[in-house]
Amino acid sequence: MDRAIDKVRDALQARGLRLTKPRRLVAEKVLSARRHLAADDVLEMLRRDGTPVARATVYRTLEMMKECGTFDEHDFGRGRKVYERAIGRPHHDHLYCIGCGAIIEFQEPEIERLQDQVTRRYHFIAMYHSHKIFGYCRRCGPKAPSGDKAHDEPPRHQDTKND
Amino acid sequence: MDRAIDKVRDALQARGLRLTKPRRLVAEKVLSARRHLAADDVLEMLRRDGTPVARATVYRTLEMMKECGTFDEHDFGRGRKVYERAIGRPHHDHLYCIGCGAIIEFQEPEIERLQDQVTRRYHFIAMYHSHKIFGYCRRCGPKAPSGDKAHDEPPRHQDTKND
DNA sequence: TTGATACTGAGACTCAGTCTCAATACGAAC
DNA sequence: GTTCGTATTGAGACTGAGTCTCAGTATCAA
Ligand SMILES: [Mn+2]
Ligand SMILES: [Mn+2]
Ligand SMILES: [Zn+2]
Ligand SMILES: [Zn+2]
Repeated sequence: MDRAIDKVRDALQARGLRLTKPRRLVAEKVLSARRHLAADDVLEMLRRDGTPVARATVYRTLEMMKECGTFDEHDFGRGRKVYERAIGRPHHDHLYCIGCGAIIEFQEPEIERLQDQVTRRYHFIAMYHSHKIFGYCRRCGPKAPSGDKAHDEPPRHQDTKND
Repeated sequence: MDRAIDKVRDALQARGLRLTKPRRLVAEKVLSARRHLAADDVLEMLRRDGTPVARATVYRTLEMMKECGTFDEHDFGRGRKVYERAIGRPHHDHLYCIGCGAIIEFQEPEIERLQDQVTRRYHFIAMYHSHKIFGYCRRCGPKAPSGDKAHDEPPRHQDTKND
C-alpha cells in the first residue's frame, strides 16, 4: 500500500531532512492524486480535510520534494506550476489541450534516445528535460468547438480537472 | 536588408493591426538581436537608444508578435519569458545550461516526425510545442565548476548573455 | 473638419511564489 | 523526562513579471 510514503521519507532522510506531519500531508495529497496538482490545489484540499498547512509550507514542501526527485514539476504556461508523483512510475512527457486543459501523458523511447544523441552532439550533460505539445484533444477538435457565440467557456470533460 | 520588418508589417496588417513606431522599434530590436530577449531587455535597450517605449507597450507588442507568428516565446523557468524572431528561419528547439544560462539551439527532424506520430496516436491536433533540455554545456561540465567555495557566481562565457 | 477607432503611456493592480521572523516541534544528550 | 540546539512551521509582509485601466494622442475615412 503506501510504500510510496516510505520512499519519500528515505529520499528526505538521505539529505538530512525530516518527514514531518505537514510534509507528510502534502506528500500524501500528491502521491494519491489522479491528476497534476498546483500548490493551491493541495492547500485547499488540506484545508477542506481539516488538516490545514500554511501556504509557505506547501510551497516549500513541493519544491523540496521536486529537489529530492520524488515529484516532477511542470509549467504548462498557465501561471502556476503543477506537480505529480515521480517515484514508482516511468518517465513521460505531455500533450496539453489548450481547449479544455486536459493533460495527456505519453512515452516515446525513440524520442528519448534521439535526445541523448542531440546532447552528445553538443557535448551537453543533460539533467532533465521538458517536452510539451500544445493543441487540441480529440474532444475539442481543431477549432473552437462552440458555434458562433464566442462564449468560449472551456468545455468540461470528465477528466478535465487537469491544468 | 530589412525585408524582415516588411514581413512583420504584413503579418500585422493581415489582422487589421498597424505597424506603429513603438511597435517597429520593439520589432527591430528582436529581429536584430543575436540572442533571446526578455521584455526588460528590449525596454532597456530602447531607453538607452533614446527611443523609450512604455513598458505596457513592449509587453503588448511582444505578445502581439507572438500571436502573429513572427516571434517565438520561450520560458526557461527563469521567471521571465524570452523572445526571438521566428520568421525567415527554421523551427528549432533548445538546450539550456543551468550553469551559465547559455542557450544552444538544435534541430532534429526525426524528433519532429516522432512527435507527429505521438499526436496522431492520441487523435491530438498539435498547434505548437516546447522541447527543452536542461543541463550543463561543455564549458560548465557536469558539476559546479568552481572548487570548494560555494561562491557560485554563474560563469560568464562570451556568448552567455542569454537567459 | 469631424468623428470613429486604434494605439500609447503612466501608473495602479494582480497574484504566484518567496522571504522574514517569532513561535514551536523535534531529536540528541544529559 | 528535562534541557538545549537545531529544524521546521505559520502568518503575513513582500517581490516582480506581467496585466489592466483609462485619459490623452495618433490615424484614417468620410
Ligand atoms: Mn504527468
Ligand atoms: Mn531559439
Ligand atoms: Zn521525455
Ligand atoms: Zn521541435
